[in-house]
Amino acid sequence: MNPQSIKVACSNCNLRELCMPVDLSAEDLARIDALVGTRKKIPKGESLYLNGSPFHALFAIRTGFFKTSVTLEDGREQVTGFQMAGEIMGLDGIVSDRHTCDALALENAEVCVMPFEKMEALSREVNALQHHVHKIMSREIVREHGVMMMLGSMRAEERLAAFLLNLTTRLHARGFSRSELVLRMTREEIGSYLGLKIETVSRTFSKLVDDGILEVKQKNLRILKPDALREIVNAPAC
Amino acid sequence: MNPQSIKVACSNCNLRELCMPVDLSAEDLARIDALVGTRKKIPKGESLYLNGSPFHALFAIRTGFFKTSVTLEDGREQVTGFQMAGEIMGLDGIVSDRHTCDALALENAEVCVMPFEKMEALSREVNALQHHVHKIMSREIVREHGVMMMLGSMRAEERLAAFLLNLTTRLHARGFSRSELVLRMTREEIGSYLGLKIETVSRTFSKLVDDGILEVKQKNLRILKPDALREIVNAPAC
DNA sequence: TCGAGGTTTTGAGTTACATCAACATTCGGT
DNA sequence: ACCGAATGTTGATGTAACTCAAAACCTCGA
Repeated sequence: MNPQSIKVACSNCNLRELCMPVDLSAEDLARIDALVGTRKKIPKGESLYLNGSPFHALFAIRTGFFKTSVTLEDGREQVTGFQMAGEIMGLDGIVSDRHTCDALALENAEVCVMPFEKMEALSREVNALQHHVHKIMSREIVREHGVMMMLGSMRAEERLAAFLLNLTTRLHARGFSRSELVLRMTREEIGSYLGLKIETVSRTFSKLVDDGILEVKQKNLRILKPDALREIVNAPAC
Repeated sequence: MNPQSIKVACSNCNLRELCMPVDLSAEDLARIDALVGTRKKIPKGESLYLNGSPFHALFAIRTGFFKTSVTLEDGREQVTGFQMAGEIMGLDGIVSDRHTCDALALENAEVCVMPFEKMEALSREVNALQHHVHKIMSREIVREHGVMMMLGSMRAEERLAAFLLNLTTRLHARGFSRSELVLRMTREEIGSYLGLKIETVSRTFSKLVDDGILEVKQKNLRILKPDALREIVNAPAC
């Protein structure tokens, strides 16, 4: 067993508890190691998949940061999500055997390629994996409900606050600070995700800075008053 | 075998091709009949499930019409979807074993209750069912991408046009007219779904009527120029 | 049949966000 | 290290959608 092969196994991956079921027997764990056929590196700015490209696998992010987006015929782009280490991408492709959105690396990234046929086969034998796949998809559905709430019912400041809280929560689950973060996406991409124009995003950041809630230095953010952010999210217009 | 039990079987259900895989062997079809434990009637105005209630089953709509919605602490409601015969509800509950949205019947309805444990067990044995479940969840994710696009990037008239086209497409797949439909939801519920206030929904309807695209008599709609609706959706601001 | 409550429409005025524009800053390639 | 392009900020102005208000209309139970 060479060092290379050690590194590829889920059983040795520090992200395992994020993308795989936690309650696996040693035996099942060994079988799940076989899921990840290959690893793939995606340089910053390149795509993991594009709308229309054939679906054959799900991807678990090992390192890096992605955005997914759908595009209207006239070119309007809607960012549908940002994905980070331990999260699963590609679920949109299952229904039609083609991907229906674009997935772009916002920084150099590496993903584990999990051929979906293999996943389905193994799911039939490892109940925990089967249920895990269902939960991952359900979680994505619930996440999108939250986005719909944000886009349909919240004002700009609420949307940005919700976005920042969501980011820090996910980063904290990965061992990062709860209060400091580095944005991997541009203001424009944030705006697209939040249904706002870049100027509004910029102004809303500035307002949060003025209110002493946030420190902004470029893409580096420091949250000074997380509670104030939380208040903004669930306290309405005022 | 009494008439009642004939009626309960998926194998005899005229909605089967909507909620079940199509390429089943006779044997598999028989096994899938066992999925639907019970039927449940939900009178208009009552809930199929509520946010926080325990998840134990998915529901296939036999008759009737539902809305699903999430609610913010301050009472703001966001309608996340409208569901009709042949569609599957309850996917949001899988991830946490609790439902995370409300499902309300907009008219008297009847659903097939499919205990999720049974579904998982049978999915392990019937590959077509397994893949079907995955496709249903993937389809919901993709649908929500479309809603995000609508809420984040479209103007009021585009949103309403997209909404009407989506409704008629789904109704047509169920054998209804492509041009005439009866709305099951209020203007307010449409507004919530589209991220618009009721007055804006009403005004936008009126504009489509003025433009000769639509006839509106209460909740009865007749689409006079479906192509004009399609143009509105993918032609931008103008 | 009536009337009370809910729903929808329309008008007038307001506002949150978009647009347009100018400038500042950062990034990436040579 | 430099320079052009991309990205971000801020101000002035515009507008689509919101809010408030009133009236029309429908529903349904007594």
